[in-house]
Amino acid sequence: MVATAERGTAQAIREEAAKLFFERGYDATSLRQVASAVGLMVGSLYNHIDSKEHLLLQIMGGIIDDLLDSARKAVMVDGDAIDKLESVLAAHLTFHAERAQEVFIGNAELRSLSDGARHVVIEKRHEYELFLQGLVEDAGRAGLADVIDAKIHVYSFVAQATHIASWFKPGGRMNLDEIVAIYTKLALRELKVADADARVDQRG
Amino acid sequence: MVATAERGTAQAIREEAAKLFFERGYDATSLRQVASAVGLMVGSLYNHIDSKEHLLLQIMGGIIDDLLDSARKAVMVDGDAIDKLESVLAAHLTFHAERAQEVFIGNAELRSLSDGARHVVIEKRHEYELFLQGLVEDAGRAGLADVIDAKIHVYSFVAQATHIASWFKPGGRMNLDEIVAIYTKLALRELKVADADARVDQRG
DNA sequence: GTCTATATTGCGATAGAC
DNA sequence: GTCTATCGCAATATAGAC
Repeated sequence: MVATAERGTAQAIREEAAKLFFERGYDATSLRQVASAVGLMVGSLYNHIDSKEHLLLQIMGGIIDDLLDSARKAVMVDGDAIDKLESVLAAHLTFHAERAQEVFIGNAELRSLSDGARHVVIEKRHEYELFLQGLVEDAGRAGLADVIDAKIHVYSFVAQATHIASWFKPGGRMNLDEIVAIYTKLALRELKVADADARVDQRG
Repeated sequence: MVATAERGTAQAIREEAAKLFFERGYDATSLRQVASAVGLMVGSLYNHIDSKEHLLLQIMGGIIDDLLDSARKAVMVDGDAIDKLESVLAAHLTFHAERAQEVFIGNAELRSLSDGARHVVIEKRHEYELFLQGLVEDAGRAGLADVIDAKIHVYSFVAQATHIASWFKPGGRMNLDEIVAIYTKLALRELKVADADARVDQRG
């Protein structure tokens, strides 16, 4: 695809690189392929990027911050601990589906980052997991959820959303709202929340 | 590590390659690193392997067959549809934890295979998923499970086990039996199986 | 079966003309 | 900001001596 004036060459490079990194992986993607997708020669890329790794970092960089922002916004909903958890889970699942390619890259290419950059990303992920864990513990303390192990419940939410990011494409058998509703029910069922299905159906 | 007479050079190459592919990824691992781990020079590897991709194929090749075998053996347990599902889930989770490195490689490096080999692997995964889906549907028809969507329930089981394979290491906070018990409870809870926790605790 | 040496290819990155 | 041309390097894979 050729860069248009609307999105700018640098942005076009990031988007095409994200597509290719998603499809083939970071190491298996050459900058010559990225350049070709944008409609440039290799050398011209370096007018817009510092290096290949920096390009990956740009792509991976914002996504966890965006995820945390989305969760902190979702938790501000009115209601009890389950209402808050439901709201955050819906945001969590929606985010992973809508930004599936970046999420997938963020998980698969952690190994491709140098040590410093990788630890920054891991630290942010941990912060996000602790945020979710707090919501699970709140629900347990309030007597609204039967918590087996808060960390494992969070792992479960993360695993489900990560998996969705690996297969979700718009226009499939179910639309995004249906998928979010089903997985939210699964999450509440895992916590033995009373009337889990009905709560989600009411909310949707 | 140097090859010992006990395991043979070819086997040592596969094991060391699996470790490196797991840690760094297939593309980021050079055959020089593999050779060095085994205690050989690069050229000598070719007395034992055909090519780098064939080495990957050898590593990925057997694992899905082994997984299917494990499931077909587990389903032969006596009992109702939930007993069978429980048994298969326990085998499923145990397998993913015990062979975490190969499982992780099998998922992460699908993209690194050429078209033909990749489709063989994908077809076998689909066969495995259909097997699990049948068990979920059986439990639903028997009135023992409240099935929302059989395919999504299977995706959930796959997602959880795949995630476990990315973090499980022996000697952590929980032992394998505890982890399997918790995740089996989560799975039965997702299906609203009556007395889910008690069933698992009895079984263990 | 191991080694050293090398063929060949493709990579990321740079230089300089336009 | 684009292009062509090229540098320096590391990759997979092979050849041939021991």
